[in-house]
Amino acid sequence: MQLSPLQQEFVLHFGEMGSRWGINRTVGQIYALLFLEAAPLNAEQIVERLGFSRSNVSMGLKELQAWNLVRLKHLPDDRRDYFTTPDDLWEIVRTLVDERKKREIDPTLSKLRELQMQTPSSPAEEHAHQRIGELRELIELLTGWYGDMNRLETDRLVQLLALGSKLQNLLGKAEKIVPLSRKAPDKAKES
Amino acid sequence: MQLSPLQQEFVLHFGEMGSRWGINRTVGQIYALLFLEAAPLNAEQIVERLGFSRSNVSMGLKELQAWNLVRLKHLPDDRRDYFTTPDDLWEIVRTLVDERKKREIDPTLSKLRELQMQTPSSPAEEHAHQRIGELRELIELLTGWYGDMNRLETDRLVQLLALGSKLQNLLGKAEKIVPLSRKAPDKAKES
DNA sequence: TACTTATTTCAGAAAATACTGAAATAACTG
DNA sequence: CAGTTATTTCAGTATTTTCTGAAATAAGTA
Repeated sequence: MQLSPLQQEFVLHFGEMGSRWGINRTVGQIYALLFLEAAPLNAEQIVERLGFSRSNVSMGLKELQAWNLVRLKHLPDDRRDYFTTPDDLWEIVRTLVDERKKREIDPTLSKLRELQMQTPSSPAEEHAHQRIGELRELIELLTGWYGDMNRLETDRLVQLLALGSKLQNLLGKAEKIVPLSRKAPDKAKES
Repeated sequence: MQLSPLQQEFVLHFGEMGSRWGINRTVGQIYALLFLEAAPLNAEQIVERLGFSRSNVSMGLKELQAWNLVRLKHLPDDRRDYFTTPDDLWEIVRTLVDERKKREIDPTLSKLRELQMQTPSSPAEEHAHQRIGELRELIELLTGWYGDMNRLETDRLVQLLALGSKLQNLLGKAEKIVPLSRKAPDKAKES
């Protein structure tokens, strides 16, 4: 591996981290490398820098393309494929989350809904049914919220995230103008 | 595997899903099983239901304990360990996120900060340095926000999530009372 | 067309991970 | 203490995943 120490450490770290997720080390390292490079790289250059076999790099790039995480570029008078990561980090984050949602959350949600169609036929099944319903609701809440956030422009999103806990206070104030809840405005246990 | 069809499908699905994350199939299935059961189970019961070897179940439970995802219970006059998942799903979600953060995000953040200490010594390193900084900032923003959210009581959190896109409008209104940004002292009128 | 270059596919090798049974440990009981 | 039961450890085996080199495909060029 012929990289500057900075690059090398970064690449190794993300290879390692990647493998804790479903992503394999090779793919993680390739992505980390592309992420740091100013200019697009072709497969051969990745081979040189990371020391994997050509075919391994080819498969890794294919995987990254399937995840929609790299952009394919072409240079004039050069028919090799060059790869980069998007300049905008938020675009990367959005893609990552979108793809994981598509691959993991959505199928799970379908499965849960499907399972909930079955009518429970014993106390044990009754409880399981109940539990599955709770899980489905929670996931629906989260994905619904994510959909809303995803629709925001990045600037707005960042603004909102930066607000963080201050939101609480703000909401309290806003509530005086536009009530948040339709349920009885109880003064129960709130301070 | 001797489970009702409902349980079985659920357990298999989560075994499958688990293995897309770093979690192995066995562990995923054990957790799914415990999640559905009304009462705590001991290791032997898990063996009966899932058909893994006793030692495999032992290791799986150990893993789940390390992730802080199961609760250990004891029945009177029975010295076997019984396991459950928390009744409150939000507790599970919080634990999952906390643990992943601790294992993946926090070390990454340290690494990025450490790498940023190095002074870049070439144009390529300069660019890499820059890129690492951007990534660090983004992660800091997200973890900061997460910390804020995590501090909220579940009721409040759910309320906030359910608001979703409505937040936008609300913020517009709130901004008139408490300016969100210091940079843009626009014509917001103080009430 | 034949030749060159870029990329992909894929069967098998290598490496990593998961799983098991047997033995060890631990924690109680009489 | 010896005996019983619950749990863990661990070396070896089985399974899965990753990686490679060689061959196939694809896409140009002369």
